[in-house]
Amino acid sequence: MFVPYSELDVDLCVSSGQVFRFHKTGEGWIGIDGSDVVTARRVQGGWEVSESGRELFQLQISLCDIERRILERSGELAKRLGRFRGLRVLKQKYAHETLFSFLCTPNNNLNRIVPMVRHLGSYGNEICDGLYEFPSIERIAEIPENELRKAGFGYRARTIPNVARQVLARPERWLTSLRTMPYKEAHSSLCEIDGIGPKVADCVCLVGLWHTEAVPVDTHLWQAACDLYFPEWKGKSITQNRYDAVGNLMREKFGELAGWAHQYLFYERILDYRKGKHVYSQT
DNA sequence: CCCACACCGATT
DNA sequence: ATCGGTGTGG
Repeated sequence: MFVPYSELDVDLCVSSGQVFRFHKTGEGWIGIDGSDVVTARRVQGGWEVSESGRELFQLQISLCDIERRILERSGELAKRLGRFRGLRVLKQKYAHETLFSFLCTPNNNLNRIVPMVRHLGSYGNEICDGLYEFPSIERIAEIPENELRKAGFGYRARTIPNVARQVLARPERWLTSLRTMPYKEAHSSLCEIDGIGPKVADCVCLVGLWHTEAVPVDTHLWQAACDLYFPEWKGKSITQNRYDAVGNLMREKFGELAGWAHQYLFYERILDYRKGKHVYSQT
């Protein structure tokens, strides 16, 4: 299906830290959602996206409409909406892929996260050349710690299979059942698992459980929030209370679109961060 | 309730 | 020393 640039920027979507297993091709991107191959290629005026990408990119939702609703609630994001037009919240089919992907992210950077998530993916069925369906929770639970350590997972080599075992100890379909309960309940249920903190839980809520009001507060969003809303907290650390305050304020301002709104603030910081590092390394 | 620290490992 | 957190301890 054809989607105009004003509605979709695949480059932004797949490099915004929501998914980690998309590969650049000559004309666009290829990746997996659930058991489906998703492709996107640049065409005149926009993107040609495979039918399988409709759900991942939420193409049935009008981005124009989302932008309008965000601006109606609060105008301060206007310039970011323009700067990052086409950025969308993604909606992954396998909640466990979202969960175990984001368990690779704490205290980490994209240069390590991407190979780590790809490594996890390689335990799944190969769908087509070099593209793997994400492995089952059962499969992840039985990966030996030293195997992941050898692959550079560090201490996450222990926590990842450990989280898998804790999920398996819960009722069948526990993780996906969190999709149909209120955001707050889903979030606190996730946090009960040893190894899942509030930040990872919010990432899973947003991308894997489709709770659009989830606001993951990492150091980048934290800084953006301090600049915009909590100047008195600049330079301070993120405590449990401040974490909640940021998310709650975003939800107060943007309602069920808080997760979408957060994405623009987050991406802006990430860009500045990457740019800063680049400039620094050139000097 | 807030802060300090360890944890892996790549980069500064 | 710093980092796209989390768990533990004071």
